[in-house]
Amino acid sequence: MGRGYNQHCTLAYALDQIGERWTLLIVRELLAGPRRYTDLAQGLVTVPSNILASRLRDMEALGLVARKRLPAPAENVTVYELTEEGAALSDAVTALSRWGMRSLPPTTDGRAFRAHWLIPVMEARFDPEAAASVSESYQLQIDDEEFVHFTVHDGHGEALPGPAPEPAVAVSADAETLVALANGAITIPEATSRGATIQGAPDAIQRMLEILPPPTRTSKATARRDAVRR
Amino acid sequence: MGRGYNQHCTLAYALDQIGERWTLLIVRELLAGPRRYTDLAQGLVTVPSNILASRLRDMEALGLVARKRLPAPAENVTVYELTEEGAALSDAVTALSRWGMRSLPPTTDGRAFRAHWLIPVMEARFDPEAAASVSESYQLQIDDEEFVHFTVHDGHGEALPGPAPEPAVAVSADAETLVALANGAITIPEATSRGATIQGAPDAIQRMLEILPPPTRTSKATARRDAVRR
DNA sequence: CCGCATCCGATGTGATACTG
DNA sequence: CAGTATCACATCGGATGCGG
Repeated sequence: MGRGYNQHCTLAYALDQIGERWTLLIVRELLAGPRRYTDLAQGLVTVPSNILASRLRDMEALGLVARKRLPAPAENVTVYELTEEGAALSDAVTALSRWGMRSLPPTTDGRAFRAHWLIPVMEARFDPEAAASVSESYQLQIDDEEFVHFTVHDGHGEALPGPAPEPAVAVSADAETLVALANGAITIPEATSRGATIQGAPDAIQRMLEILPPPTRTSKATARRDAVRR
Repeated sequence: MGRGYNQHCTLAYALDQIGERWTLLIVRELLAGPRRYTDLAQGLVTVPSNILASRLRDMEALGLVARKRLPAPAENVTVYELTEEGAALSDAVTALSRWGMRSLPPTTDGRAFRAHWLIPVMEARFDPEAAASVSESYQLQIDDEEFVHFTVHDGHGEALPGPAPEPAVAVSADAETLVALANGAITIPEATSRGATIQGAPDAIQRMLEILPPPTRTSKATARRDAVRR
C-alpha cells in the first residue's frame, strides 16, 4: 500500500497501523492466546507466508505483538503474543465483528471455520445488562474437537479459548450447525434435531440466550452486487 | 487486493467489505452527513480520484452508501449518503478511533486536519455514566471556520457537524491548540493562554470535561520503529 | 518439521491528465 | 462538477526453497 493517509485523525492514524490486509486477522488469532508462526499460518488458512512474516515484523515494530521464547521444556520455539497495545484492539475487533454479524450468511458454503473465531463473536453478542448478578460459564464444542467458552461474572463477561471448568451449559455440534446457531438462523430445538448436544439446566440455557442474544440481522437481499462492473 | 479471505468469520467478512484502503475514511466523511463527490475528495485530502470513484461504486453495490439527486433548487448535483447498513459502521469507526487516540501525537506536524474528524473522536471519548441527568451541548470551532458539537441528553450523547443551537460551552481555537486539547496534552487554562476562547459557565465546563474525558494514553516511546527493515 | 526468504505473475494503488 | 483514462509502480498471492 501507499504509505500513510497523512491526516491528523485518530481513525486514519489507527488504519495506518492496522489497516493493512491480514493485520486484524492476526490480532484475532492472538486474542485466543500466544501462538507460534505455524499456528498463525494455520489459523489464517490462506495467508501467504511472506505476508505473515512481514506483518509480524511490522506489528512487532509498532509494539502490537511481542516475540517470546518458550521456557525450558519446549525446545527453542518462538511464540507471538499481543502487547497491551495490541490487546487493546479487542474492542475494535469486537465492533467490526458485530457489524459483520449483521449480514454474514448462516452457512459456511465451503469457507473455513475455526472455533476460536467465535471469541470476538461472543464478545459482540454479550449483553451486560442481562448478565447482572449471574456468574457461570457456557461452553461450545465444534466437531468433537475445539472448545471455546464464555464466562460471566456479575455483569462482566469474557470469551476464552478451550473448555470451561464447570460449564452451566455445554453445547456440542458440527461446524455447520454451530454456525447457523451462532448466526441466529436456527433455534436450539432445531439444532438438537440436527444432531447437536446441549447439556445444562433449562433456566441456564435461557440465561445464556439472553446474555448472548442472536444478532440483529439485515436482509441482504437488497444489496445488488450486479451493479459492480470494474 | 486479492479477493476475499474465504473464512467464515464475522471479522473476516466485515473486512472483506470495508477493509480496503480508504473505505472507512469515506464512512468517516459520510458520518458527518451526505456529501458530494468533490466534498469527499476534499475531506479525504489525498485520495486519488479514480480510487474514490471505485470505492463509491463498491460501497454502493454493497449497500453501504446510496446516491441521491438533490431536489428542486439545487441543479442536478448528486450526493452520497450512508444507508442504514453503512451508518451501522459508526460503532466500529468509534472503536478504531478510540484505539488510535491512545497513541496519536498531540501535534499535527503538517498533517491535514478537519473539524468534522473530531466526530468519531468525541463519540469515542463519551462517558455515558458521567452524562446521566445532563442535557446540554458543547460546541467546538476551529480556526474561526468549521464547527462541530456534542449534544448530551440524559445519558445519551451524539456528535454532530455544525454549530450547536444553544451551547452550554463554546470552545474556539486554532487547529494546533484544538488538537492538543482533544488529545489531552494540554489543559483548558493552557489552551486559553495559547489564544483559545472558552465561553460557558464553569460548572458546565467541568461537566464537559467529565462527559468527554481525555483519552488514556500510552507512552509511544517504547515502540522502536528502527526494527523495521523491509 | 519450524520459521521464514525468494521468485514471479496478477492485481491494486497513486499521480497526473483528460472529458462530458 | 463528477467522474474516466492512462501508466509507472508497489503490493499481494501462490509456489517453492532452505537453513536450523
